[in-house]
Amino acid sequence: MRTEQIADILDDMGSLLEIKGENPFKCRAYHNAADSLRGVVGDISALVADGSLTELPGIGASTFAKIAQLATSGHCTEFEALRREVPPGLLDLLRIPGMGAKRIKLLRESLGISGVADLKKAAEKGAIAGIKGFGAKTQAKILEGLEFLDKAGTRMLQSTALRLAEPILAAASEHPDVLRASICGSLRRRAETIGDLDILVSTDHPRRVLDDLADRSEVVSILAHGDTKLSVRLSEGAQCDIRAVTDEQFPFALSYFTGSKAHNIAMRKRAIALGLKLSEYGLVADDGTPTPCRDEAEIYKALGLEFVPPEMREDSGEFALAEAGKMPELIELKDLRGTFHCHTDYSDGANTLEQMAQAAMDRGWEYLGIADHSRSAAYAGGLSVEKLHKQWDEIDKLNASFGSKFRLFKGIECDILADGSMDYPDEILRRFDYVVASIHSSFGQDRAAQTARLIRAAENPYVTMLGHPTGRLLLARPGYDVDLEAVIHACARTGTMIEINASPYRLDLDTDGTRFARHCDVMISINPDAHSIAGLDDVYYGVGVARRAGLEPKDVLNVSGSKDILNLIKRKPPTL
DNA sequence: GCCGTTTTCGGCCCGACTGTTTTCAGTCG
Repeated sequence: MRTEQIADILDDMGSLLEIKGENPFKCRAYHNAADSLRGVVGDISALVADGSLTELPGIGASTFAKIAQLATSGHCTEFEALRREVPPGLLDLLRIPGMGAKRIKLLRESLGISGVADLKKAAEKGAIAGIKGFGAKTQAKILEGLEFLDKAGTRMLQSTALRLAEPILAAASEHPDVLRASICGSLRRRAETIGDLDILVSTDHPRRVLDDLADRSEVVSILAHGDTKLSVRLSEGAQCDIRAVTDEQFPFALSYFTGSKAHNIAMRKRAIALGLKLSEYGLVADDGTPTPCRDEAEIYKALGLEFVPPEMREDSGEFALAEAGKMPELIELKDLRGTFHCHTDYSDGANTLEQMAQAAMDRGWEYLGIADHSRSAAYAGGLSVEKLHKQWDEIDKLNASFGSKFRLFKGIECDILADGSMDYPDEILRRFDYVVASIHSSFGQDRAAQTARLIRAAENPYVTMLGHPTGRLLLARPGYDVDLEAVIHACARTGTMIEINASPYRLDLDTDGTRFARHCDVMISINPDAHSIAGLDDVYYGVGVARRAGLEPKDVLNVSGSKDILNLIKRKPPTL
């Protein structure tokens, strides 16, 4: 069983125990163990085999036994017993805003509710309002929450979150009473998908600011409105939490509301170990003496740490680095000098070669790699050999006109066919400056076949890099079943690079895959998969993934300038 | 259930907001 599945089961066990009414700290321990497990890069079977998994924080002998059973046999005796005891359908109720374990327990005991369908019936009948501790408002909220879950789903793409948050942030920043304003939460950490939006402001007049923001036209409904916290629903179902603090508190609140939760807990524990208390309002010694900090960096400094960039705040190894003064100098958007996976109107892109080149120059780039679809991708206007020649001629002409200031590279997004062979013969492939190899068909092959298929592609001497290596579409489609680590090992062995496909719909490689690729010394290319001029800017999201994975400029292909880049993309060593 | 630089027992992050109470429990982040 895969690590992620095991972590999910541990989370479910913790939640089922909560609903059962177990000691909350015992329940918490299951969630802690799940979080800890998710921090492991790659396969855990070796860590299970030699027992070293118990060295992870939060995993003791008892949890280890359960993980070991799950990892080796795929089932867990205690989990199965627990599911017989507590209806697993109750777990779905946790996703309803305002519903926690205690209320679910009460609903089960008083009305025999065992899942979403029961709850809906009871709420519609008006039976919820009669239970002690519940009332008419809670019942209405439950119905509203059920409806929301039904139509909205729970998470949104980072690009959606930015689009929704930016006008609110702008309004907050421009408000005359606001001193500082920032996005916080998972959007600031640049997580792959976003649950809700968090915005923090500092002001001496919190009520006035929150009242004004609550009145904005983007706000569809108000969920909570206090003196320092406003929680609203925006269009498209997104929830936005806005908090107001004083300017002295701002850095502490910024740190706190950026999270992650695991990172915050580790920060607080660290403060406690130093005889300090860290909260969203300040850093205070036991005798009440505050340690003022003007920004987040000063908070980290006060705790004996190097500044941790928001993207790395997941309690997945950043504290060891920050403590040792070895935080990576993370790659930044401005480090990119060009990019490699871009479509034009030769296949399914919206813009011409010349327009794309001009757009790249407008962004200060020195080169742009064109990679239209190959001939098998008929649905996307894949290029026949004849059309390839036409495109190459046009690129030659454009390059001649650019002189030394800019260069278009002749590439292709070449389909990896079902058997792992390429969509053009070698005599065509060799004529490209570089080749991005991607899967666009036969998604249903089993794990072994899909893995072998990608490895064969990596072994092709003309394949420069793999494109969107898992094929996933965020919130829409899981990737195909593939042993990504085996593929990354094959890339390391053959000198094949891998792209972070930076489209906000893909982010593929993901953070864990990128971290593993770096661990294996596989060069990463941050590619927008742009189908238009605007799509070029999606490299922003790819840089986010790279930063979350701890990548420095030296780990990324397209930080190299036009002088070196051709050698890098053509240098693939002969395969073994 | 996990954990230990005063601990192998007794803690485990903590404050805001809501709805239901009549002083507070539950949820959330």
